[in-house]
Amino acid sequence: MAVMSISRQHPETPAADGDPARLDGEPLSQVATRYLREAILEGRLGAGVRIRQEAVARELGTSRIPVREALQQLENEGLISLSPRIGARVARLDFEESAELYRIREELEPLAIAESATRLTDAALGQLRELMLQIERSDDPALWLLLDRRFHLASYAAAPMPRLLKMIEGFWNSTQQYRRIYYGRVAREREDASPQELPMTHLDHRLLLDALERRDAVDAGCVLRTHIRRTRLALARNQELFTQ
Amino acid sequence: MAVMSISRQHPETPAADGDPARLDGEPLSQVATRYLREAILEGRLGAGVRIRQEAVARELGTSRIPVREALQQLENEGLISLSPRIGARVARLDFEESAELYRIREELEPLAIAESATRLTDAALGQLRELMLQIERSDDPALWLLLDRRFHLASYAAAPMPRLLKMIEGFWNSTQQYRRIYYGRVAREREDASPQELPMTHLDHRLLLDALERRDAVDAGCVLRTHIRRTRLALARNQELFTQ
DNA sequence: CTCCAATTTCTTGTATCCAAAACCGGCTCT
DNA sequence: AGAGCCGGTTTTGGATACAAGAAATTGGAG
Repeated sequence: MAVMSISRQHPETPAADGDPARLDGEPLSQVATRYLREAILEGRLGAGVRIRQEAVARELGTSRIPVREALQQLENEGLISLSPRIGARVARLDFEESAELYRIREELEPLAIAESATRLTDAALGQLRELMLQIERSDDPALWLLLDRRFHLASYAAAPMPRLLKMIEGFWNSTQQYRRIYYGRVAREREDASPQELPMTHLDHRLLLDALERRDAVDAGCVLRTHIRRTRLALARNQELFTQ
Repeated sequence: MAVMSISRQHPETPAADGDPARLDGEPLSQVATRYLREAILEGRLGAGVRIRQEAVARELGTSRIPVREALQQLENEGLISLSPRIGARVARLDFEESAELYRIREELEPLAIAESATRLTDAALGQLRELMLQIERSDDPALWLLLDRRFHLASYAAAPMPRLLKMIEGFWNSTQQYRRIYYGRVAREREDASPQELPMTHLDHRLLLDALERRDAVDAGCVLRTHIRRTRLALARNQELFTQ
């Protein structure tokens, strides 16, 4: 209790912390949201971990109010699960929920890429190609994860459907932790056991980029749908990822 | 300012208000969320209307804190738009945003009904048929709106995809105000001008129910996709709904 | 009369404080 | 010995208080 007094931090606290980038007059709740979201996406907060309001507030040097709003925001994004009077935990997807997300993505991402395909600038296509090559070269699973995400999201970015793009980003965020685990394992096994998983993905990327460079919306949609479905089925073959 | 002291309500306030159903230990923020959501869906709060935290708090006899959480929740649902330091307004969709929602629905609702079609019980089918007949008989646009919504959501309900169903309900909520305006006008014009709009919808419903009774997932999906697309195109022909 | 600006008012964002529910430990009773 | 109960502790939900930013209004100048 006496410790409480330590937490008394005044608003102007410019305290040397590199935590979040707090720009101009941005509400602290948004700072807290970004802070927690990044912690979850980077895996610093693993699935199921409890998040205490006061602990986060202390880390950020704020009161619990902005933290509470951040938690609610993240619950809406599907990154944490929040039970009244119990508390917040990093969301843990079971296999069915995960499969459902992939099934939804299978419908929405082809739409996004189809709408994007005809609108991508040559510059954007160049960046996509560059990203694809980097992905093929990368062998660090964390880097791979980051680049793959960037590649796909960039391929949708020209679609004039902001709400759709937000939803898709949310899906990627929700499943990020599992992709991390999965590709971490794939990378570990690559030398000996399953050498076809990643190359298959690389092939899909090439087909996708080819369709995009031809501005072929239909083809891009089909390739992407297959790509996502393949991933979903791979997930089904690795259900033990969820049983932990 | 002196008035402020009046608003001083203690937590136990059993004040006689029928506002929201506040059950057991439910957080007030959820009560506030339901309260505002209903107000918006029923049209008591029209598009663009500003929502003041303190006003809502006073109506509910709470502080602003639960109201703020409700506002954030409703923003995630797309029912209000919330700008930092400015305030909250009931969301106003322009034509493009609305078309985007319909385009997304065109992908997701066929999925939902396909997954639902093979799982609907005979009892559920009976209720659907009853709903359909009520819809055809109803001439009050408000009732029509309610029943149509119930019919479609009920047709998806058997799909084992809770997240998808929540998203779909959110889309219906987001566009509810515009449907209200649109069908209100259609009803007014029915006697003289455009007598084909509603019967077309009734026909779609019959085709849909037929497919469902045959448990034909593919057919149901196709019919539904066409139904939604038709609605989207009707929307495009009535863009002036948004220019107000 | 209109337009700009300074002040006033209002509203939001956040800190602090309080009550009550959930958790945790030991204790008792069977 | 194990299960249930009871008190202290922790943690959340909510209220109130206050500071800072936006909006509104009034006063003045052109």
